[in-house]
Amino acid sequence: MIEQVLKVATEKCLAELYLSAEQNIQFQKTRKEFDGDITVVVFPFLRVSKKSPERTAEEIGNYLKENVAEVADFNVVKGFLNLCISKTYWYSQFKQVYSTSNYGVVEVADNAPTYLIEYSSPNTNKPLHLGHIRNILLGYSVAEIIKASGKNVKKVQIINDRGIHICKSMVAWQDYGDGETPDSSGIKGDHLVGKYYVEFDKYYKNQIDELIEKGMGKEQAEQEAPIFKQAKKMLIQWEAKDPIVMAIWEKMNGWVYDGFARTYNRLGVSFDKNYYESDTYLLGKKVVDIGLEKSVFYKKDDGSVWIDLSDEGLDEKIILRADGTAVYMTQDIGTAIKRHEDFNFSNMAYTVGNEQDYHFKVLFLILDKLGYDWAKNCFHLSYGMVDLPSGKMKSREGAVVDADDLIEEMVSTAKSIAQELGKLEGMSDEDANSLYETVGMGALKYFMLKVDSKKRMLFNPEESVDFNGNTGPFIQYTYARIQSLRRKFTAEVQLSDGVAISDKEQEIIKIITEFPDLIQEAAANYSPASVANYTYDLVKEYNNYYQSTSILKAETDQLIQFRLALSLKVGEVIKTAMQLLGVKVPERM
RNA sequence: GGUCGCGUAGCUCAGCUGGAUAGAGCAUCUGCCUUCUAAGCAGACGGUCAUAGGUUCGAAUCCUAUCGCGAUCACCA
Repeated sequence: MIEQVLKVATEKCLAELYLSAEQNIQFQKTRKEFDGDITVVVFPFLRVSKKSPERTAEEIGNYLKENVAEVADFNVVKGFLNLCISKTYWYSQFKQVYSTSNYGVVEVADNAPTYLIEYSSPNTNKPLHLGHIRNILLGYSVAEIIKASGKNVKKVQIINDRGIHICKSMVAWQDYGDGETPDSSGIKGDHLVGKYYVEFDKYYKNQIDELIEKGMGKEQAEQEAPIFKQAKKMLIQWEAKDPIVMAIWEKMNGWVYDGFARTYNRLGVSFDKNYYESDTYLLGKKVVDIGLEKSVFYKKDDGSVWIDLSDEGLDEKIILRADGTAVYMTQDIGTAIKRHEDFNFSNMAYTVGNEQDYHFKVLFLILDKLGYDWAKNCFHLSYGMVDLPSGKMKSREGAVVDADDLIEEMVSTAKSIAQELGKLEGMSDEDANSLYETVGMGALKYFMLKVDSKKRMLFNPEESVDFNGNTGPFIQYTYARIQSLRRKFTAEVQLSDGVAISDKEQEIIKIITEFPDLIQEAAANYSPASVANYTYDLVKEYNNYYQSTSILKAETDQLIQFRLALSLKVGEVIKTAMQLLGVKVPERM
């Protein structure tokens, strides 16, 4: 790339003019307000040049102009040396880019390292909600970005399918459900099970109130409520593999999985392997023995097992209860090791909310202490909570935004806006419906992904259904418009040499040229937000260009062809970028 | 209390390993549809980058302290 050429030349220049051995010379994009393409800040060189900033910049500029073919001209503003790169260079860049297919995406080689990405990981007692949507979209797009940078990616989730919470739904369904099923009620499976989870809570509260009225203390009442005791009994029966309980458990979880599958499908995401906590909750116990052997863990008098992390500035952490049962941490250790046995991954990322930052810090540390060398390649893809205008989301208080409801709302909003604008006349119902889906989902996905993942974000269900500005539909719209070029100008685009390019066109070429770097960079810091904001910049620039020029104006054939080719290439990059984010782009809107 | 994260325009957010006059969108106001799709474009208005110090040629960015918000520090998951 040009920067490498400039770097070498500048180093040579400094050596010749000032006898300096400067190595780390930084280049940056020239700001829009100034002439030029690439800027060198000369302040750091004053020490060796012993001249004014202007003089120094002038001297370096002259040297580069004379010795580097690509440098057409330069100008100096205070200590900033702005280099103008020749149009010939940009044109040749474009020709190179134009001949590349699947632009910016690296093929996955057979021996590519495996990256395991965990995301979603729901409980089976209630449907997915807004928080899951952020998780799922983040995890999925990170997987796509890493895959595009040439890694072998495997997507997994761990489903929390056991424990007291699912027993609550089961008890409520058994006692009050009257045999209701998704088929008989028409309710989506996960919502049906969620309904009985809420029912349980209702009956539970009533029973607590009754007991308190009879003079029982609150805490005791919570323990003594018959329906709660029933749930606890069911959990014990489940652990003993009681056939009746297992049958209900399997049936109700099956409903939930059907429901989740429909939501995942609509979001366009998938998994290579599911892990179930009912399989993994006993894992990790054997690790306890290994840890004790290596003296990483120690046993207290009551029989419980601990690890002391106070040397690392953390606390003591329990690994095994005195009664010999595993805790969350133990399971996670066991599951991580199991996954490494299954996939032999080089890296693993967990997409989990930032309230578990501490947990993962400890987890990775323990794995490291146990001697697993891959522990240092484990990454917690941490993300902030999604707030609603009404305040924090609390599942108990019913203020959650249900994932399916939200998706439906986005799609129906897309529909009403499209109809209001009269965009879709002459389109079949089937095509129109699929477009509403694409646009509505595009709005939702882009909205969630453009915000830096580690930040807390605000989601306003009404205002966020926005189709103007920095949004998915705006980008989709630009792509669709570019596609109409392809339809209207059917002639083959044959690029020839010597086409003059305008400054605007040059701007777009510059952005396109950066795209492969962007994928690598985004993959390195797990950031869909950078892809999203970049895409918006490109689209904005294109719209700018589009407004300032007209391909239909009579110009030389060559120029028309070049502009057409440029547009199509912009479209391709937009499409690639949106694919990384998991957003579909429509052919027309 | 310890630890971690955040604080940028009225609102929602960008701002890369320190660089030039801190940027978008929404909202408000003004123009623009015989030239590829106006889900658009151009322009105006709007800022003491939480506060106070420090580091240096130069700080929204790095360091320290303070304030505010949040998370976490469970034999819960």
